[in-house]
Amino acid sequence: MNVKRDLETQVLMAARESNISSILFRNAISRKLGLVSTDSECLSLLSIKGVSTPKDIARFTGLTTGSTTAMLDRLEKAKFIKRRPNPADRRGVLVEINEQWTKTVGPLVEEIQQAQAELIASYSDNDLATIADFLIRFANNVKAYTHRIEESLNQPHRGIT
Amino acid sequence: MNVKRDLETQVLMAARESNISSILFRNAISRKLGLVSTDSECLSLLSIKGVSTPKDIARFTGLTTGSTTAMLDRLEKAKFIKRRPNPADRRGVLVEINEQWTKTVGPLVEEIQQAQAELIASYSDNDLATIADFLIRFANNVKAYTHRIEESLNQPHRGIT
DNA sequence: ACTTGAAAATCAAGTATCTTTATTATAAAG
DNA sequence: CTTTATAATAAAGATACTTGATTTTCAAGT
Repeated sequence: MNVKRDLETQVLMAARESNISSILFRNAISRKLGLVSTDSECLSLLSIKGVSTPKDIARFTGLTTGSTTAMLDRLEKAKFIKRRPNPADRRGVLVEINEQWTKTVGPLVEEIQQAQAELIASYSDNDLATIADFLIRFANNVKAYTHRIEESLNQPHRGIT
Repeated sequence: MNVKRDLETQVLMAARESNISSILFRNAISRKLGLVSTDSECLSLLSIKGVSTPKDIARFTGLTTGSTTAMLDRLEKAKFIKRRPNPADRRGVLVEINEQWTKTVGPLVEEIQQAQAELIASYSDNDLATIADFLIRFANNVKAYTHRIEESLNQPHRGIT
């Protein structure tokens, strides 16, 4: 029973470590490219989703819509993203990654992507299924509780400044 | 062979999803407490390491030492951290979490921590060992490549502004 | 001991980012 | 066809960040 609890603690710690190391990696890339952290969060989102809207980007980065506009102006000027009208809603725009971003960030991430692919390939099918299952459940928990916190955001705490 | 590649892709995607959902969670907490994202990165680090130095905090958050000083001033004024002299080096200070932070953030995270603990407890010992192993290796890869990028930070790209 | 060069934290000035509030245009509902 | 809500933007003000200089201390070398 103690062995079991040790294992549980190890998984918790490992999940934290993994999370922290991802933050450090993102920060390193950001400094390298002269981006602020919200910039790279935005670009991460777009890299995965392909296309998004300023509204969703604002939610993801935690920015107000005002600063999201400013951020998208920056990134568009740097040719990292493109804005185009949303055919389904003339109020809105769609934001997508521009080729320039791939060319810029590619050399910085291709090695680690290769390394992670090799790491994953070294596991058995059974193990991979277990790992994927765990990660998805873990993420789903996080999403559920994020939603709760956002819902309770109407009587906000005061800022610290 | 195709099944295997599907599984590999699933793990990659799941890892990304997990990472993204953690960012969203952190941003939600930050907005709730009126913190900027570097503040909560700093507090995360301190929650895990217990005690740290402004130098290490600067590296972790990607801030300059100058803005780290300002950030620590903010957090100290809010009673979320404490500074105390470093007995081993009179130039430096040690930074640690203050009780006030635990009391403030505790209610916001205890439910999800409970949920994650239950999720983890639902796996067999074998599975837990596999998951921990994977997460640690994954994180170690990220750390290694973060280090490389930081090393190459001497001929930096130009900022985008 | 005494210099020298480096390291840790801080400070002050300037710049950039973020929030707030208001505005424009469009959508959806009554 | 008014009313209310939503999406994005703009401008002004507040906040956070960077840069460069300063202070104190450390670690070697002489």
